[in-house]
Amino acid sequence: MNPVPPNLTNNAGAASAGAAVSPSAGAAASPTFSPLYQQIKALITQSLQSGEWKPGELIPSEVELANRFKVSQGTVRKAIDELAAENLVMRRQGKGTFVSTHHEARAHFRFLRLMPDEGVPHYPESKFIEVKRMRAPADVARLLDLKSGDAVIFIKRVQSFDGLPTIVEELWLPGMTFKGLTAERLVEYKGPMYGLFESEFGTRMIRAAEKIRAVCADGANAELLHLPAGTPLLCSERVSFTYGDKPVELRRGLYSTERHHYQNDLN
Amino acid sequence: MNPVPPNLTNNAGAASAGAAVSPSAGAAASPTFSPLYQQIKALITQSLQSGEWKPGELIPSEVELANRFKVSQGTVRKAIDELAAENLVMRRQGKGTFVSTHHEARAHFRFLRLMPDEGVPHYPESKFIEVKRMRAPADVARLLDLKSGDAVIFIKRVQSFDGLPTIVEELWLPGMTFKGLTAERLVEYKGPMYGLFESEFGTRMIRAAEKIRAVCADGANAELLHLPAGTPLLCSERVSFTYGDKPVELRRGLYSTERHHYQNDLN
DNA sequence: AAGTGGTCTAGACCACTTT
DNA sequence: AAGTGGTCTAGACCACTTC
Repeated sequence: MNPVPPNLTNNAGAASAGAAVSPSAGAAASPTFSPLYQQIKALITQSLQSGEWKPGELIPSEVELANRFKVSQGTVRKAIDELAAENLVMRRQGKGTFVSTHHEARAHFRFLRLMPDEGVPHYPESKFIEVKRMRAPADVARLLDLKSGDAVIFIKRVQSFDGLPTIVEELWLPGMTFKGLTAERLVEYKGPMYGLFESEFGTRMIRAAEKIRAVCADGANAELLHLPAGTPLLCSERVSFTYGDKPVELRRGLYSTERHHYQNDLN
Repeated sequence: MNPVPPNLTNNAGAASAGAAVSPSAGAAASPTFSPLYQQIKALITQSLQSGEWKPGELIPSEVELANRFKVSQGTVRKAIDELAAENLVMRRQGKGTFVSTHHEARAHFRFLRLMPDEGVPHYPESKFIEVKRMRAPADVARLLDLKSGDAVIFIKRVQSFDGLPTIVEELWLPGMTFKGLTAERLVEYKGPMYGLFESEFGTRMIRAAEKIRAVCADGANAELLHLPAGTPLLCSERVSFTYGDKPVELRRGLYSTERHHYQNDLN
């Protein structure tokens, strides 16, 4: 009955033979067929990725999006439901739907799983040991989907809880994505690095894959952590991804588990 | 218009002043108010917990459940959607909705996060070192929500991948819940222990909380893992829960990360 | 052909927030 | 009072599976 959606294909109720496929003359390859709400979800994700709606901001209401895309509110709702489940947006009754941001206490412990054995969790302080530009070694390039020798930014820092050094980690970031990132900017910035990345470089981390091993502290790292050489440490290698499953950070960390533990919930 | 649901309260559309609260004479305390689909979800969960529908079995169709509870199919659907998201049931288009089970390759790696550095993951072989009844030490009792001195079953085993011993772990199980569990039964059973628990004892693990540290292997454990004493190991403490967030297993494991790593995805 | 879950719509009322 | 997300209903058609 309604004017057919612009570039979308409906796969249910009212419409059926009406819109469907129709590989219009010379058009691009067929959209591989997917539910309407997935197509809507993809469109919304594009707007998030492009920065049309920035972290912390309000996105258009369900009714407005439904009108814009010429679908029912229920279809928009299902798309947003999934985005909320993936932590890309946050719904607040009566107010609207907001783009998620790392500038929130709530988000801080989504990627930091090291918890104090006693007391309430809080965010550590950073001390930067080294910040420099370099060419990506082969292993780093592979994990960041770069070519060996591409420019990367290297960061080494120590993080402390209550003044006790607990984490020493090294980071590699694609030079292209984080052009202009300086040691000064890192030092003066308060709060999680992901907040800085999202605000200053328009790159939001949405997912990470972590591999954990046990190692013994070598002399240099033991000194940084104020521990005897040989102390057992958690060794984490983490690759973080932004929209489109694009890897944009490699982080290798050593965690002291003298007063902390790595917490994980299996659901 | 319809006969008001039996013990449920509707919080939307058609009904409103009709059914609502009405603290009928002398009835139990008010149900604290929650959405209809959450009430349906709770009822379905009860049936799962009580064993009315057993793991692997088909549950009634959405239409049948809607008729039974006198609600719309959409409301049942939303309840089941959440149960599926929590891995309590599995939906299969055209066939129906099934109770989840640990007797599936798919479920095996939900709780076992130790992955080979190279090659495809597969399930380890178990060698049981010790199985006995004992009284719960204070720390075990606390984690399992028992009283100190309550009967527990203690299990110690070594797990090997490709013949290489990789995991040594100790388990404590509430004696009441696992009455009749014997070493013989454990040894002859092939497949994940959680499959045995679910089939023979009607206790299904649905969630677990894990804490991980790094330690150095002591003499005894090093020998069991065929490693030199002092080798760094991952040390995991895991409490598993069944329906109603009731803790029913404590597991303390040491993982060799010579050829494996603990894998975790942060979403 | 019948039954199941999956998608989509249209419309209603509710709880919450802001104006 | 108006707007937003949250809940609920009723009905339609689709894709898949089984009979």
